Amino acid sequence: MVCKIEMCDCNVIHKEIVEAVKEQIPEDRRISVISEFYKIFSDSTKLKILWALDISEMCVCDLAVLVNVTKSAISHQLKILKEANLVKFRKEGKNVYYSLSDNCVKEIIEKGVIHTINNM
Amino acid sequence: MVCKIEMCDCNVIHKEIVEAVKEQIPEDRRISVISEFYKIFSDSTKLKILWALDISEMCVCDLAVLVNVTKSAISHQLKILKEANLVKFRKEGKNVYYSLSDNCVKEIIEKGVIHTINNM
DNA sequence: ATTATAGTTGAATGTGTATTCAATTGTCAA
DNA sequence: TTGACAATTGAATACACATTCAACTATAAT
Repeated sequence: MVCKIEMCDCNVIHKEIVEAVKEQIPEDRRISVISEFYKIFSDSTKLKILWALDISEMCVCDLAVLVNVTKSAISHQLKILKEANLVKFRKEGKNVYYSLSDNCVKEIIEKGVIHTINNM
Repeated sequence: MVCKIEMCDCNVIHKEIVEAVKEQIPEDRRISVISEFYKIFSDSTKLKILWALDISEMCVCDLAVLVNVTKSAISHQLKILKEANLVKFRKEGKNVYYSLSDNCVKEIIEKGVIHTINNM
């Protein structure tokens, strides 16, 4: 029997299994949210920034030197980390000091444990 | 004092902190390996494949219908998952049935726990 | 006020990669 | 042996995104 679903170039070999899996698998929206979350940690620069902040609060300039990219690059990445609520910051004079937003982030960095995955 | 490190457009604000972090932060190689690992889960298609296999063994055609992409696309992604040792397969006639390689992968998919991160 | 520096932002660029298409292999059935 | 179909593979394409550059804001010091 030929596949009924568009965009597909094949037959359904095991209709029952596909249907069963379709019912149990998380909805697309949730899978998207989770993959987006993993995406943040899939970039060396972001991961290095997070790991650095796990050790110490740092300003943009410090991070730029540490990671060896421009301040601009760091700033762009910090923006993404901010939007994901992974880092927080405080301003002091001309400097902006960044740090991890909470201990959940520490757990992810140090142990690879994403507790919040059940709420995504 | 101007930054001594190439590629950097800024001064070192807190030399002591940068030096201390540099000592404690994992080496670049390890950060690369970890980010590469996260990268696999940062793609909706791969994540959906893994989640499907967490529910049931499936062949390429089944997965193509489920995810709604070509068999070719699934096959390409399965190759990456194979190389990462996340899935295994068995051949039966014309079909190739894929499944998760072990329970560690189940833990990652279901609970977001990457036990192996300490060995990376 | 003026200068210097920290940080942010938007545009442009280059790279990486997911997907599709077309061609190929391998297996089964007629 | 021929036809049908599952799966793989490589090339081409399109898109996403990390980085840089340049321009700008803001703060501090002289």
